[in-house]
This record gives sequence, C-alpha cells and structure tokens, in this order.
Amino acid sequence: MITIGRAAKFTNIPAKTIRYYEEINLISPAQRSDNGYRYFNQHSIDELNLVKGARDAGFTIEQCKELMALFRDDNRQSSEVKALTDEKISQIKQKISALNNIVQSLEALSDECRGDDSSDCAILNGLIKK
Amino acid sequence: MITIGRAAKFTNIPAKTIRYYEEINLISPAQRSDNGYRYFNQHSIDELNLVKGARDAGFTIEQCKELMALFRDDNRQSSEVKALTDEKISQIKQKISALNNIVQSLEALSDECRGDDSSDCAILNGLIKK
DNA sequence: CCTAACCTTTCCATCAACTGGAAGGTAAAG
DNA sequence: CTTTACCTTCCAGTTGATGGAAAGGTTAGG
Repeated sequence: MITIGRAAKFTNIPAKTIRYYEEINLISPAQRSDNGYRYFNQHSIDELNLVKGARDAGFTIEQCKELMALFRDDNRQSSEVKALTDEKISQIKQKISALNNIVQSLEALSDECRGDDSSDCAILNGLIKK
Repeated sequence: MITIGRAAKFTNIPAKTIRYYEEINLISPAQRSDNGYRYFNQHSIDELNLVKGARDAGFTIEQCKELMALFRDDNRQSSEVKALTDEKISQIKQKISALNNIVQSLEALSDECRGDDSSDCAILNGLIKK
C-alpha cells in the first residue's frame, strides 16, 4: 500500500506538495482507504513523476496542467505535446537572453567601479540613471 | 510638487509599487503634505531609480535593501557595492547555466518525439522517467 | 494493554513581490 | 456644481509551495 509518505520518497516530491497538487487539481485525486489515508497506484506515481519532470524542466503549474490533460487523453497527438514543449523551450531561451543582457550591463558597471575604499561608485551612479 | 503619480511616471514604477516599497522600508518614507498626500524630492526619486535599476538587473528586494543601505551610507566603500554586484553576477550566471541544461534536455526530448498524430510521445515518456 | 514514535488528516498562516479593487477624501477642469 | 482624475488606507489575490497546529491512525516494544 503506497501511502503519501512512500509516494513522496518514490517521486522526490514532499508529501505537502503532493497534497497541494491534488488540491489544485494538477494530479488526479488519490483514492482513499477506510481510515481516510490517501493511497497511490502506479498511475498516480506516473502522474507525479511527470509533474516532477515537467516542473524541473521549468514548466509552470498551468503548463503542467496542459501537459497532464494530454497525458490523460488517449486521443492525444504527440504533435500537441511537442508544440507545448517547443513553446517552453523558446520561453526559456528568451529568459536566458534577457539574463545575458543583464549580466553584460552589470559586468560593464562593475568594470567601471574602482572597488576601493572611496564612496564614489560607478555602479550606484549607473543603476540610478538606467 | 511631485505627487506619487508623477513619481510613478518619472521612475516607471507603478504608484502601488512605490507605496509597497515604502511599506517594506525599502525606500525612505515619503514626506507628506497637509492633505496626507506623499510628496517626493530629488533624493526620493534617486532612491526609486536606484531600486528600479537594481530590480531590473535581477536584484531581489533583500539585495536591494543592502544596496540602499550602502547608497545612504556616506562612509560606504565602493568595494562593498562592487562585491554585492559581483555576487549578483555570479548568481545570474549560475541561473543561466541551469537554464541552458534544461533547454538541452528539452531539445533532446523534442527531437526524439515524432510530433505526429499518434499518441505515443517520447517527451511524455522521457519526463516521467526523469 | 499501554505507551512512544511515527505516520496521516485538515486547516490556517507565511514567503516574494507585487497587483487589483473597494471605500472614501481631495483637487482641478468645464 | 459636477465630473473626472487624483490621492489615501485596507483587504484580498496571485504563484508555488512550505511550516506548523491540532487531532487522530498505526506500529513496535515492553
């Protein structure tokens, strides 16, 4: 019998988070045994692993919901999953390039700053004028 | 007289956010006129611009607080500001490389997925096993 | 059978960093 | 004088969890 604690160990998702995922309808509601405890079967574990994989890959909860809907849909087309994934890839790439821009300007500022014991600082001045 | 609306326009920070920044003691509390309205002087505007520049550069609010403390400290040393900035730069670089890893694995999965009308999908399978 | 240790349940509060809206006061324009 | 555009405070919601309290279930040892 896979209780929530065991499921947590199997999937590396904290029990709290599993309950939370159930609450927001990201995963299918777990079955319950007589004492009210949740129990999980292989399909539940697959769902959890999928969510974990997707979250680790930067999918938002909303995007995970779309993914789960496809996962549960026997009539899905792999092209739909691929479209979702490719969208995610381009989102991440966009973020990376934004971060690269930030690094560039911070490095430029840092290079200008003498970094000594005087209070005059090119970084502070540069950030204010941005 | 620079009211909050004008300050918002000057700095590109929404009025709501300016109030919020004041509430959490990120910026110095604005002076008030008789009617209770906040008003802002050049120093307030500098503070706001600094926060804006730092936030845009990816500093967290906590990091902005450190920066503001230095900004207000006449005895600061530019080396302190530079240290903060360099730390931020390396944080962002770390994030970029994490994102690059994610993109790599997503692209690998996407390449494996045929993306046709069949339900069988390498992405779904791959994410579950992660 | 009792107790301790360890599980499970629900509910409520908190974090970052805002953002939106309600209810009400003020100011400027026509 | 009225409308519009500000301003104020306060309360709620967002995202994605996480922490803790209070209560109850289960399991192992004595």
